[in-house]
Amino acid sequence: MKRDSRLSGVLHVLLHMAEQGEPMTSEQLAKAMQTHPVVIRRILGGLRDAGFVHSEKGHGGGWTIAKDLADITMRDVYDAIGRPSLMAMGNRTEAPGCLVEQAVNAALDTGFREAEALLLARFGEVTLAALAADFHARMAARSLSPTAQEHIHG
Amino acid sequence: MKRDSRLSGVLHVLLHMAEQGEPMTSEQLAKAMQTHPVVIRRILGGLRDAGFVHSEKGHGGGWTIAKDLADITMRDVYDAIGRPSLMAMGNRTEAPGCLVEQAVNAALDTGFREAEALLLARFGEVTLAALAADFHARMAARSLSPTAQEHIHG
DNA sequence: GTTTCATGTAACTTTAAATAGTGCGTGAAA
DNA sequence: TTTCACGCACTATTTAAAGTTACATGAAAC
Repeated sequence: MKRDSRLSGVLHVLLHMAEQGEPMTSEQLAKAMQTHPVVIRRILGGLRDAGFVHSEKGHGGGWTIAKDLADITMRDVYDAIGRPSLMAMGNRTEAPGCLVEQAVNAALDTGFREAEALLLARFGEVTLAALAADFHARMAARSLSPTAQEHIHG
Repeated sequence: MKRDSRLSGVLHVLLHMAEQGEPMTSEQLAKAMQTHPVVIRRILGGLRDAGFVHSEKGHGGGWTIAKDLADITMRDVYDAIGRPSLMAMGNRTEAPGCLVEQAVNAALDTGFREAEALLLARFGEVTLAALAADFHARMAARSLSPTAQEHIHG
């Protein structure tokens, strides 16, 4: 399957915005993420509607964080991008008439629901502030290391 | 993403084989699952290599279960088909140089690993015998119901 | 006010992975 | 020796994500 990387991508973008402090354009963010500006606008669209980011048109415009990083969890972000399916596997047929398949689906669904619930709970425990703190810790570790590199993207 | 239904499919096939008692050809199984015989051979190939089913060529040939249903778990079946990825979401980039992305990936991976572990543990708890029992319970329930239908596949 | 910059959005195209299908080879039973 | 059924390599189709193009809207600069 082709794995969905929108959540990973949007978290990445949000942290870069937070680091910057001032408005960043879709083009700047796209360059940082090695993707297309329209892709950025698309994935940030849901975040804007949810009130997590703000966008401004025209000169000096761009994207800014609209909330404190400590008040945004990965779960919030996941919800804002439309709750894409988390499980790579599904049932062959939904609502099958075959009783064998119903039994199989029931067993699989039970496991999938539990795993999803666990994952969402974990997402709810991690704020963007925590991610930013982790990033800063990595920065500090890298600058201390003898093989420290100057660039942030590579 | 296109969700993988091989596990669902192979479990379905195995239970039908178990119900039948005698060898079933790929064509019969394909008809029951509304798919192509080659697809059946493909998904059963791993199960044969793992020793869970046996295949016989020529007249009277076909597929049979090679172990007691109580000795095969959904986890076994999952392993036998090659442990396809369970999570629909992944990281934008593996081994990124960007420290922001490293922080994001680390947080996401932690959640994914926990969810996968839970799911696999649940799979390990469910035997094919349990699935067959569930199927028989559904059969009984249907035959008692006023809107009982004769067909098994629909 | 008009030019420039930047987002908003609706298409369309490309790409990756699952699934479906074809053809031919092999081996066993009738 | 014919028929049946699996084994396997290869190709085709399908689906959803990701990338791209095109154009409209609105705000700041001049």
